[in-house]
Amino acid sequence: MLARVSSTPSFKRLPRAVREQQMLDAAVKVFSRRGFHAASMDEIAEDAGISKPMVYAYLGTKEELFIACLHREAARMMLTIAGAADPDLPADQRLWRGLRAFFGFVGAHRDGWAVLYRQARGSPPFATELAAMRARLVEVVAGMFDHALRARGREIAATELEVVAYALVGAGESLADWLADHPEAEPERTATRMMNVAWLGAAQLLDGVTWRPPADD
Amino acid sequence: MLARVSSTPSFKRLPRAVREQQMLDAAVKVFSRRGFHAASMDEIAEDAGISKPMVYAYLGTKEELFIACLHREAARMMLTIAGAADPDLPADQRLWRGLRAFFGFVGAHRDGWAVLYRQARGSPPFATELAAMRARLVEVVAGMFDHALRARGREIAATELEVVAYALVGAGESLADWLADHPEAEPERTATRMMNVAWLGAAQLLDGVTWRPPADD
Amino acid sequence: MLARVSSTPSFKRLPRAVREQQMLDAAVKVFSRRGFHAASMDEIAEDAGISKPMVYAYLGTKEELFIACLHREAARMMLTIAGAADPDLPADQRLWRGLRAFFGFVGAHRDGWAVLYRQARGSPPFATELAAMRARLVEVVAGMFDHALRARGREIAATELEVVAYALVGAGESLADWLADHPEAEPERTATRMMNVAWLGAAQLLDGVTWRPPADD
Amino acid sequence: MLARVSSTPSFKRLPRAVREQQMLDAAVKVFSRRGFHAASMDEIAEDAGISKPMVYAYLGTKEELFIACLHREAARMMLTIAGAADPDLPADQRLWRGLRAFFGFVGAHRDGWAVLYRQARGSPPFATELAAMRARLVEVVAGMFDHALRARGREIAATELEVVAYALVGAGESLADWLADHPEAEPERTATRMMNVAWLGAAQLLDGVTWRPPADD
DNA sequence: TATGAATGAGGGTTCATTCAT
DNA sequence: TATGAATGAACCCTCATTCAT
Repeated sequence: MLARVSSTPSFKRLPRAVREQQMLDAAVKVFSRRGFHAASMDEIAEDAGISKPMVYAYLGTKEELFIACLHREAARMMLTIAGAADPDLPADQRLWRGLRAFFGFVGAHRDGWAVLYRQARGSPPFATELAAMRARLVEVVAGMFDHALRARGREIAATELEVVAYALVGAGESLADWLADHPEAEPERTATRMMNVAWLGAAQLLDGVTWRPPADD
Repeated sequence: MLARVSSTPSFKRLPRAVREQQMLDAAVKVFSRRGFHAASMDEIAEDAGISKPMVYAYLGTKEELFIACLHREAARMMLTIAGAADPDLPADQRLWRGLRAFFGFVGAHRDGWAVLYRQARGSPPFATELAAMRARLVEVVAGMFDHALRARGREIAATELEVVAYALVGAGESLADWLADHPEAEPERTATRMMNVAWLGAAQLLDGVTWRPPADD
Repeated sequence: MLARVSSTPSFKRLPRAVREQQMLDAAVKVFSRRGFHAASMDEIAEDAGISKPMVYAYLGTKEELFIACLHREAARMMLTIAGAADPDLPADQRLWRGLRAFFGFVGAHRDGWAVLYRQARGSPPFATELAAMRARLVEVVAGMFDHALRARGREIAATELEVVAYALVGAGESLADWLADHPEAEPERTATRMMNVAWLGAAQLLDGVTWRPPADD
Repeated sequence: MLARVSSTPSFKRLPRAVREQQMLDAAVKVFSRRGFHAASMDEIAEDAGISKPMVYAYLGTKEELFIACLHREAARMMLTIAGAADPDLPADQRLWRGLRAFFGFVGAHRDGWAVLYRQARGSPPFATELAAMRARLVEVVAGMFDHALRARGREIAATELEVVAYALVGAGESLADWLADHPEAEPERTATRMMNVAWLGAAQLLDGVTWRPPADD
């Protein structure tokens, strides 16, 4: 009889919560490596060290699984950012801390970022999910501006504010992409660069300086 | 299930160039509506009013077809932007015209934009293609800055410049997305908003003003 | 996807016989609602308020479970019918009582009937089971006729008798189906109708009247 | 080089209509042999001498395929029966011809009958389809009765008529099942037997004879 | 007794892609 | 040029069934 020399101690039965995290880890990894459609549930399951039916049992459909990834990564990110902001600091300090936390997160979770902000953008079912998350970010940024403006006795229409915030968030995402693609780049320096783009203009806006299109054009 | 309907009375035998444009039109439409993977060659062929083998004969693989779309749309966009910039104008005027052209293009080709900048981001095979195109844009923006800096006898390290340009391009893309999603928004106003974000800060940078992280942090 | 809800506070440790009946109740319900294949052991277990392994421990395989349902329902039905017939009554009275009992049973156990006579018919493994049960019914009906015929000094070949009985049973099943689908219908009236179909012809046959195909045809 | 001695002349590309019939033939065969769920699209495709995607392309989903079978078989059957009935004949002659045609059809298409009247009964999605077809049959039978009654200056309530017809149809189906299971049985004799069950009672009903439940019961 | 955890196996469905006409 | 016919290859998903506790 062939002796079965098993080196691995035969994986035990783990409680649901643990397995779910393992699955999400694997899913984020595979989704980010292959893209949503090219990723196969087989690969995810294998990578999680579990059989496919378990994935379905715990996290549902491939689409639902992807959304679960989205949510987990987004929640983590928002938590990181929220933890860094101190409402009592002056506006630029708050922005700086927020950005540092943001880029720090992206640098530490390049996979998660890829899932979150690259894959989700394309396909209709996720675009809305992503839009919702980005909206939260936009709101935070817009809120910061509004706060700073009021502190200076100034005010800007809500839509206007939102659009500016939208642009800044976009700039941030873009740099985050850049960061995710440059493994050697330091998150903190990236944050500084972003401040140079965002704050210098913002400070002007806060002081009431605006740019207007040339009249004759 | 294939419906057994007789197709349109047939405008047969068009010259190749025309057919190819029809196909690309259809492809852009379908890709933008469904996303790359959810789009089926069947739907594209049908929408182009042509049979599937023709699509393969003229434009090749689904992937190649998508890339063909990318190229056509990118070329159109670059052409539009390039046509708007006059190298003799002052920096802010050039930026303003470029942005106006850019948002005008996006407003007029929302489908194309969606294919170009949303779908392509996710899946590895296209990400590189897209990156190349964006690099060209970044280069243009960075070039503008460099030009303006030199005119003022100043200089910034190339990487630094690139990163800032990257951020601005990101902000622009973000607003373009916003524009693509708000059919009622006016491209020109969006361009103005973008100027307020980009130029006010940029002008500072051009004047040598920089933001630095607090020392004690 | 498995919902993570805590189940009912648990009426644990019931004696086996009780549990088995609960399971059979649930099984009959689910089988009749979904059909054999569409029914899942999960749903049955949940509906019985018990975990799946218990179902397997007590009633075995899905197929065995279905057969157990068949048997229980058939036994109940035969018991009901047998309890209604009094061998000393004249033939039409016996038939009438039997039918009344039969339709009464169907009306009271529409689920069970559905399992018994609708699901089982289709799939090979159960068709034989069902055939056996129906054979018992046919035999009873044929027996009644034979008895009545002999009482009149007449006789019919066994096969002939069986076929006629078979037809009558089919008519009964058909009306039972009709009854199962019309919740407002009264079992007793259905039985009367069945008598009008069955007995009027039967009485003729008992009296030696037969129908013959036209010679020239 | 191995010569490829192919005896079959390599199946040609057949027009859609032909292939569809081949597929339906195969489907009816497999469905009747295995039952709906146990039947696999693979087996059907193979049996039809074609690849699976063609089945999907032409006839759609497994469910749709089954329904297509139902419809084809039902249409054939109704055509056969309708072709046999001559409205000018007396009632019993019409019934006789109809039944002979019916049992003849079942005898000649045992597979089709099995699909039609056995499989469909169980699962919800098909039960309705089947019910509709059976309703047409019931209507025909009821119509015949109504016609004969009016010819005798008599009348019965529509529901009453329908229920009786329902029972007769059930009896017919039951004998058809019996016939399908007894390969050696002759359809014509079965039809004669059915007449003995159906007509003798029916004739009584037509003459106004009815059975009533005993008053004291 | 009772159950959460786990899986092998298989089926339906879709799609990009290519012949043969 | 143009297309209907045809397919190989995957992939998602489900389910009956069994351990290990």
